Amino acid sequence: MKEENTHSGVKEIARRANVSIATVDRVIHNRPGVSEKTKKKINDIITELDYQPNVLASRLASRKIISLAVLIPRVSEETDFWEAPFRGIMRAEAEIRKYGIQVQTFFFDLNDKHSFTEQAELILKKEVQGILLAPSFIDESRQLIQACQKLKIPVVFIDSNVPEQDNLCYIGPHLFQSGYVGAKLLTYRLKENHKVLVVNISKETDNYSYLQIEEGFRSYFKDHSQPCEIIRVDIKDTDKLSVAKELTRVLYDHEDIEAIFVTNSRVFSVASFLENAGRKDISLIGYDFLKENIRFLKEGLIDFLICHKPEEQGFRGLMALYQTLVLGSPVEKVHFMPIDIITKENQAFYQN
Amino acid sequence: MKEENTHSGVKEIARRANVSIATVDRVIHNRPGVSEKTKKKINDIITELDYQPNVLASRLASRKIISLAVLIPRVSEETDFWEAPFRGIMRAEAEIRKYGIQVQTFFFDLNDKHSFTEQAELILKKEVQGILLAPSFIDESRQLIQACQKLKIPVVFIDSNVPEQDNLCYIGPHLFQSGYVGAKLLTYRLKENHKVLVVNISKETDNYSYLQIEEGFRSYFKDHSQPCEIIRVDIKDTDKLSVAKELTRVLYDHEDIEAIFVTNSRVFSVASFLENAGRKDISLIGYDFLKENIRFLKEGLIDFLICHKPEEQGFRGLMALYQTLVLGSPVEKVHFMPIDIITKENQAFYQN
DNA sequence: TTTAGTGTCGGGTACGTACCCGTAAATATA
DNA sequence: TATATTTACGGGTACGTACCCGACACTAAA
Repeated sequence: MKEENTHSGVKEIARRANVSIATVDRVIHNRPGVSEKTKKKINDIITELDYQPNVLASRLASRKIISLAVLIPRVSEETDFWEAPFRGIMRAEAEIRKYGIQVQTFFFDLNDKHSFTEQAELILKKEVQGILLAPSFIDESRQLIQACQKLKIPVVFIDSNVPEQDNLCYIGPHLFQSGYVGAKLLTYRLKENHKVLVVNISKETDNYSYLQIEEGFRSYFKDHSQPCEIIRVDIKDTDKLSVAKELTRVLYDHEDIEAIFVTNSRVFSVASFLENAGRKDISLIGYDFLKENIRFLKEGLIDFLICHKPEEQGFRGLMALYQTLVLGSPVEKVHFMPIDIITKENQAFYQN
Repeated sequence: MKEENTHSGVKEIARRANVSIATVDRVIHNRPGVSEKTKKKINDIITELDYQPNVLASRLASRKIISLAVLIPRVSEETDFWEAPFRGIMRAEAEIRKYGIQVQTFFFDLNDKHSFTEQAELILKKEVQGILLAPSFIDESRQLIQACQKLKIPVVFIDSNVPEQDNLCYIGPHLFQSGYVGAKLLTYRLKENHKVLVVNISKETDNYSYLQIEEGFRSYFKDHSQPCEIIRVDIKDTDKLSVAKELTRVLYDHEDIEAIFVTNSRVFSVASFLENAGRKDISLIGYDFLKENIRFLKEGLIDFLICHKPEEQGFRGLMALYQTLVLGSPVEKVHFMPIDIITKENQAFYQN
């Protein structure tokens, strides 16, 4: 039963091929200076032995440090959503730092496209070997990605995807299905008239993510042929006062609204409004495991939160770069996060 | 901006303390042969520099292999629940193998306490340095744990806990709260009379886990003072025929049952019965992301599945041992898994 | 005083890989 | 043919830590 760990390394390969370790090393790293004949012989032996390089020794011996860049939104005073991915990024960094990998994080302002471009240029100057990116601004992201493509720098997207763009992989939600789940959850609370309100609170005009969510949301009612009237309202000013004003107006125009679906993490401002307006009868669903949202969830003003594991997105994003650059193993192109349902009852144990 | 990676290792410590590397090493590993005076001097420098040993180099230099044992139920033809933890265990093993850690997995039969004891004794003979355990049989587990305590072998529990027992940590669900969530989900489907059935399908008589779940389940109704009649039935024979027979009887006795809550993963056999009996009007909630359960979830016979990330339990369980034995860093004593809610709509992206 | 023992410590090698540098042979050029 | 250049390869050292094998000083016993 004592299986000897006959872990054969480069030494064994060199012995079998009657060459030196250095030559084997050259073949492994595709460096020049080896005749075709010896190269083939060594490659055959590598295949035969199913040689797996020792990552520990490899990273220990290689003195060069790999440096990665992260470009994500700054945590604003309005919403602390990006705290979670950042936590995941730091966790991943701590794990791969010992392999000689350095991570530099750059922040941009979600209300300022220019800051994105600025930081992106800074990153390109740093000559990093990989980038983790939250492509919140589509056009600006495209520019950065194209620059990276020329420099052969792999880019990983988190949180939202940029369609038809060459990247290493996307790690984030399936937004359409997420909206679909939202609709389903909403129906648990619907009583009679089936009049629901979709609220999008965002400064961004061309909000691609929002459209996908709403599409999924509407699809659910279509698929189930529910006689459901869907009102929608766009709120461009994200402060609570503006939100309250808009909502007051909408609820006045449509007094029989039963439920509200908020397409992003700003559901807390709607909850706050409902609380003040004394409209606890209206069901409310929104996104993300934020402190403020959890508070309203506990108080019963929010019925469900949907969440896509933002921390894990950050973690996995960096790990994907590590996997490519250090281990050289392939990464799946699209990794959809689970669509988690959070209620008052299970929130205590949720893992962001 | 160029922060020099002044990563000071043992060499730097030795230089500062005017001793050799070997002496520093002796202090770090608490080995004898160092005078109190030098020991203190070195320890002070270690603290001052906040020395973090290089795991790579450490594991590379240390030729001794750490071996761990895993004791979990065998995947039976009745339920493939334990496939998931096993997957997580293998994933963790692949990750820590490069650090010279060997994992041996032992399986026992959930219907045979004797097989548990047998395998436990086998493990003790192997002289492993750590054990990952699914303590399905409480008394038998206690015996094993006490033996480990004497040998100073850390033990990690997954899936279920053994109360008042000294272990390294527990990684698994908060069963009470899980039942509580189950009750909440059930109420979404309840219409008028509020008569629900709790079904426990299990060969084990002293099922401690089950009791906790049911307690949580009942608590929900108590907390919300719902006028809810809860019928319960224990089914000791787990084959589909016996389940069908029992359920037929219960549904005959109580013809106005609106919903069924199954306390474990065998909800598929109830779903199968309801399908055959043409009782799609009854709501059904149960546990675990099994293939068969997913099938019924998709077909609409099961309304909700609750799941506690079994794969991650296995993964984290092994990693906890790694953390203790290799990194020497502390592990939190209890790590509750999230109580995930799975519906037809979000099941496609669930991560077990 | 010699000898054996004990308490402290340093030198040196190994782990598996990366990569610099040197060299001999083969080939090209004068 | 002599010299320069290229090709193909080996020797050796380093990465940061673990640990074996001694060396040396000092004390206690003979």
